[in-house]
Amino acid sequence: MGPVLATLKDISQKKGLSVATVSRALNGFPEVNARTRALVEETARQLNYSPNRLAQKLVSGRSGMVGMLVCGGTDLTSDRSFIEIMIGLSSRLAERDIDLVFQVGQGDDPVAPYRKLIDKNTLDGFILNAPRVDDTRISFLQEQGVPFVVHGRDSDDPAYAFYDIDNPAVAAQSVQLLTDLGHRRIALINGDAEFAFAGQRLAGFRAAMADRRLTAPPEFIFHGLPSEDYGYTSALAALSGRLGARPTAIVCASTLIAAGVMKAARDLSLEVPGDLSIMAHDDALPELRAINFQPSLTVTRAPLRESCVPLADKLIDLLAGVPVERLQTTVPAELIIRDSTGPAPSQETAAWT
Amino acid sequence: MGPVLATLKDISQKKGLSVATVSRALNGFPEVNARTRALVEETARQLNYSPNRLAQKLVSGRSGMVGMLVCGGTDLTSDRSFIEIMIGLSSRLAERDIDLVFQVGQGDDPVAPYRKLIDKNTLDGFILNAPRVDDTRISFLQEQGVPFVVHGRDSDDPAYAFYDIDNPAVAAQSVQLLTDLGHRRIALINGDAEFAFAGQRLAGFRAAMADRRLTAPPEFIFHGLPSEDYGYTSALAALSGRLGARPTAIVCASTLIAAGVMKAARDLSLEVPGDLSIMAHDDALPELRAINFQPSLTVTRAPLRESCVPLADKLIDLLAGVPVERLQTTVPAELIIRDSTGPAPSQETAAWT
DNA sequence: AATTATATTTAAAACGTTTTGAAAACGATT
DNA sequence: AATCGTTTTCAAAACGTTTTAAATATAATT
Repeated sequence: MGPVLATLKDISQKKGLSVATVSRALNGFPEVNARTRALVEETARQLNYSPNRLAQKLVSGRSGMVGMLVCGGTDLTSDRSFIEIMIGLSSRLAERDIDLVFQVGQGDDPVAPYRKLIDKNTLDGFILNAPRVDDTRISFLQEQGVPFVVHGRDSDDPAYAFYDIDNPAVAAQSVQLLTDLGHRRIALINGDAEFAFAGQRLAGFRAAMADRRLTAPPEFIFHGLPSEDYGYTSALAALSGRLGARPTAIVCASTLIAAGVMKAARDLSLEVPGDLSIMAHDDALPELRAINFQPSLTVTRAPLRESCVPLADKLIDLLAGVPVERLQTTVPAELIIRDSTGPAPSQETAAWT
Repeated sequence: MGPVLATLKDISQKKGLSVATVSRALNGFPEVNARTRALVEETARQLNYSPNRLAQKLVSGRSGMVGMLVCGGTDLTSDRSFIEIMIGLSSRLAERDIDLVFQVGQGDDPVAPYRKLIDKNTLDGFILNAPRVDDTRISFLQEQGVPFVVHGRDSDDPAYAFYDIDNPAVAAQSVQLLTDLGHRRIALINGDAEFAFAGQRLAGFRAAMADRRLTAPPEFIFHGLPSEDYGYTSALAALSGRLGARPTAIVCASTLIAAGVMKAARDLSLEVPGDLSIMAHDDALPELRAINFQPSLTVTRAPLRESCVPLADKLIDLLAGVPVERLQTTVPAELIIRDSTGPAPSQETAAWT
């Protein structure tokens, strides 16, 4: 099966050298004569030599492969952010000549697939996505001593490599903008409470509100998996008046949620931003662009795609021995004010108690 | 790094056996004593032994890994069918203990990433998706002698393993239904002409039309990447009257396209199915369900997800040496008649010339 | 010309498995 | 007790690489 591949031995025999020197020449060791190196490199090119990664790993302990697993529980087909990350990561890893093993998790134990893959001894490390609160995968990998990098983080000051946006600040930015516009009753349609980022956003939201001596009652804090439908029904509930005085502004965890909220406002004949200001956090997924909303959507923006290169690079650095402390990055989001936010309606200035 | 893994040697030393017998015992060779086998299996379990796949491949030529590459050109984030297949495949392959290496193609040469991966000598085979007309990847893999399986096919009777729906029949079914309802002018909003399936659908469409002494002029055959927008603009053009007498029925390559067509019909105040019948082929992606259309959408249905298990199994069988001829499957689509198709308007019975 | 230092190259071991060919062990048969 | 046919086990080679330790070649110094 497959084409016949050249080996070090082939090169060494052809040129009457030992495999050792050939290996050294190709791996850039300093002690090999410039002329022999040139010779070796030339024949390697001729024979279309490419090192056998498996043989390399067997002796070096490195395979040049990393894994990314996702839990099968959630509806992946509609979770674009996961795909966005997959694509970005895969591209960057390919650029750096690392292969990505992808697996959707089987069964209910989130750790089991990791264990299985680790036992096969075939991967150098893992990339974790969408960490849960006290994520068991993370603690497992830590105790196994397997290198990994997380997109996001499950605690404030974790002991692992990560790339994350500053979620509390994201929420605080939103609160600041809206309170500056005079809003006092701000509802939050958050992500699912299972995910760590949602807790971080909520904490930032609460703190920023408290700074201004404001609160949002629990009825106006929603948690759920991001979908247009979830945004729609949550907004409908918040704006119905059933739960108390209705909010004059709504902060959404994603643009998809905001789309649902806008639909609800339309169905309730509320003007945006006249009667209701709407804003969202924007991952900048290509298919639902905040700027195309009617009215265009005010957002805190942090493109998911941009996180992929640094994330991949972090893992590579980690494998190269860079200490974890140097591989922890938190980035801010950009506040982009568009047309979906405006001054609070003048007659609606009473805060929630 | 990483946990300490037990090796064959560990087991053999612990029980005073040779690695050879331990290997044989675990691999179910017949010539090993039942008692030693039990002993070996027991200690393997104790030590949490798992064979090192790399070492295995090095000697056996099998790695237990397969690759799936996709071209980076198209907008993957919005191409749900690709994700659907990824998920289904990954699940099935994981069940059968095969790892999936995923890569999004770099650059403009579709073959280069395959070549690179083949040279690394790390994969047992490939899964190809969305074959193009005369797909260069296919001919490359064939001449390299690398095992692969295709979801779809690029010619009628190919010399490789594939799983495909009967595209000509799909188109013919649609034509049959619509002509039975009295339609004479049927437009086709097809997939992009670059893809093999689009050609197959078109051929089936033309043949079925010809059987009934009908044709659709080229202006009423559209080709494009499936999106709601593409469906909308194509339908608008077809229904404007600019291109000639407008169709009384439209066949769409996907439900997403049909969504755009329905929107166009609405904007033109055409009743569905009173003035216009609409049908589509339905891959049964979870997020855009034909039954939820207003009116519910008549479709030829062949769930993409269902293709994944047989596709994965075909590759595994292929690697196990099953001959290609036994690994070629064409399945029909199910015709589901709902509310978006009805009798042709009585005054619109003239065919196109 | 002998010694020493330095620059190159090499043979061999190692990684963890599978597999080949030979050697034990064991009854059963002479 | 020697022979034979099975059954079971073993030592060693192989896969393609990296790396250690030792050997050789070359240049520099006496």
